[in-house]
Amino acid sequence: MNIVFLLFMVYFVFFIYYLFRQIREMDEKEMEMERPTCPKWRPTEDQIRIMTNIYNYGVTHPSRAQIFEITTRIRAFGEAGEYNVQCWFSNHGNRVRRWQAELDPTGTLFSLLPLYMYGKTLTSSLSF
Amino acid sequence: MNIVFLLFMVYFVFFIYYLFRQIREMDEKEMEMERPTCPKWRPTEDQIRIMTNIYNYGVTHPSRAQIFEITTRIRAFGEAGEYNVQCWFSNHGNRVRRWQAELDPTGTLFSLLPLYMYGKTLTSSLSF
DNA sequence: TATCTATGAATGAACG
DNA sequence: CGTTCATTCATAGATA
Repeated sequence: MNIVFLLFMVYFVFFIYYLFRQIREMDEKEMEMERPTCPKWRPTEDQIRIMTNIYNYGVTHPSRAQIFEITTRIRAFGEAGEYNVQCWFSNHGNRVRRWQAELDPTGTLFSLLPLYMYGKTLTSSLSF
Repeated sequence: MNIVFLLFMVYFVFFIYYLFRQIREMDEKEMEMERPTCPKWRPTEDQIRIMTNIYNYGVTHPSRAQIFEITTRIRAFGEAGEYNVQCWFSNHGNRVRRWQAELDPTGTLFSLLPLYMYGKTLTSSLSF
């Protein structure tokens, strides 16, 4: 009886050890996914989705107060600064406009939606 | 009875361990599953030669019209988009600047030609 | 086959 | 606002 119990305890200990090890490895991997040293702001997918929605609803140049509100709201999904949001809208607007210009240099194509919504790859979109 | 229990525990432990491992492997596979593969532009040697020549002649930041012209010209050697050319010049400029900074961190060395032209390996070029 | 490297592409940030 | 710089991501080809 004692021997059996002892062996059981030994196996139990190894089992716990293995569980511990597996969990630690998983945690380490997740930690690496979070970009330990990140000099630049890296918006999460949720944050990008929210800001893109706002942009597509027509708010392409949010005011200072709007930027403040957006920033506080997307803080629910991760760190964010007002300057970051301002930069994002600036860049997004810039690049959306550029894509538009590249897709439709003459401005003669008619579309109910901005052309970039059909895809922003140049070569594949030139067949419009 | 005890022996039976012990063996059961042993198998149980291995069973749990394998379950754990399988779950981890599945997670890793899902992580790898990302995009439906988007082919990158691969400039030919002739295209690279032309663009490098243009860059070395001083046109490090071609304008939009220049990019358009370059693109149409190098299309003689293969497919190319304007955005591809812009990316190439951006990347090339970036990397040339980085080479220069690595070769001459203080910016005090004098040379009629960019130092990286003598070779971009650090050790072999520091013997000036 | 698995890791490394080169490089096309993307994008946050800053400048004028 | 458009342009430019810097860093980072992702992947094809090289290499062991």
